[in-house]
Amino acid sequence: MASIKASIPKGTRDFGPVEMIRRNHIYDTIKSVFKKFGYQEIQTPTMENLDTLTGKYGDEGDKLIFKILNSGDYMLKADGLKQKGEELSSKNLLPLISEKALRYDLTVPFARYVVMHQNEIAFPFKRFQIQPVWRADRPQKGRYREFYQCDADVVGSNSLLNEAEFICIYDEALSKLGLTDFTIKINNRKILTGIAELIGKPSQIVDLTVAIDKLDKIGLEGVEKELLSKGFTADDLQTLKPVILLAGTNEEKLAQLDTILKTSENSLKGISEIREVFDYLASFKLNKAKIELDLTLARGLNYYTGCIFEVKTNEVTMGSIGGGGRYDDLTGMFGLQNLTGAGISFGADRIYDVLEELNLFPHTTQESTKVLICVFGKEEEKYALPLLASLRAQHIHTELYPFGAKIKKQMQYANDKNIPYVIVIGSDEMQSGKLTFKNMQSGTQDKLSIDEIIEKLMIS
RNA sequence: GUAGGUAUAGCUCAGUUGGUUAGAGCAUCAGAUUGUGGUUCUGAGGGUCGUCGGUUCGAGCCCGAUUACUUACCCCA
Repeated sequence: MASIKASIPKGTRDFGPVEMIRRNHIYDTIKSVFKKFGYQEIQTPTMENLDTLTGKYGDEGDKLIFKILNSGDYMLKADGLKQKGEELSSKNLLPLISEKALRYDLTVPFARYVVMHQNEIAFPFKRFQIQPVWRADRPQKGRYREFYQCDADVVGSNSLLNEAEFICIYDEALSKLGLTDFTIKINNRKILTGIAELIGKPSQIVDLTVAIDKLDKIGLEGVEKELLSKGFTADDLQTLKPVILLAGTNEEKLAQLDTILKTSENSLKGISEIREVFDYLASFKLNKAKIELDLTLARGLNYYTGCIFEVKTNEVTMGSIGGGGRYDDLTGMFGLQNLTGAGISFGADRIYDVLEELNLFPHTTQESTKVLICVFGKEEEKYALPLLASLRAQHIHTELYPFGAKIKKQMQYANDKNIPYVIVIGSDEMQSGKLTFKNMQSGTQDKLSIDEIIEKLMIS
């Protein structure tokens, strides 16, 4: 059989033992905070029905959904399409050849889950979920085609206490991971909606948000240029300008908005929601997080309706490492009306890259195995088996190097694997009952009885 | 979808205006050391220079195409 080059699809990665220790460190930290705030874990399937996912992420998002090809001979269906006289476009063909897709995020599958299990769920339902998601994007720095999200969402509670707690969760988890300078940006879609109404273009809310979201990247001029090209007028820009150029403390910004947007009912609602979140937050003590009201924060996903969040680290150059917000009608698409939800997501892979760049992973010389038993022959191997069992019975991570390799090779294995202790058993040891016990770090070794060895390993 | 960059040993990379048999470090294996790793020393294996074509007496190097990877844009975690 001809051999093929070993490779994996671009944007995907293998994770070795060291990486897994680090990744689990991130998951475990975030998970413990989620639990502390009363969130319970669920998982959903890797694939969803394609129609569950389409239409939830905007046009751009839909393009990035990985579709799964149906089994069977789909070419026949293409022929059927042709015979019916319909155009053989990928748009027409797609529903015929694909009805499943890989999940694109965790929020939409969660909404689907809530609808399907609504009779078993006690509301408000607080769930967290840590699973990979897939996007058919072009990979680049900090962007993968397979990556993990760590989501916490609550449905069935419109209290803004949830929003305030999300900020606490971000703060606690990221501080615990060792980040010392990061900003949680907050905004409210209702303010943006209000502005769109104010200038009489409520249907162009998406164009508006996408453009002003880029302010810090392309500057005011760039934003204006983009908006003009989308059909906004110079007058519109005049209305918009004081809002997106807002400066000062969060309190000052809110006070200014009160006057600027006093004619927009929607905007005022959004402003008061943000005030309420800040009021809740006043009772909590944050660790390292900076909270910033940012009117240019928009977020691409178009199901958000209330407060929205985004988290950025100020220590390295990296896209957002988390985001979320409130969505009032995500379950409505699946037939369950009037159920509000809100949630946040941690981008675990980006957080990994940040921690690595800042050298923030705990460098505990994580030893998987504590002691390796080396034997000289078949007899010794047999002699070692009861010892192996009793070490493990004491919960000491122990390996026996199977008979057949030179001692040198066995020692090298212990060294490569960072195993701190080695027991050597040869004919001398079997005769005397005193085994050679070597400390690999110091290089010293003694002849000790089995009980003495166990005792040493237990206390070290 | 748009625009750049890169492709040489398992890995990271040198390779002079285009000139004999393409190099280094790391890794691997063997020996110095037949009961001892990590340090040290000695040696060995490992390459259709991404692929196809062109220019040339001669191409790793120049030109064209192609593929893969990568960075940025769009968008996003």
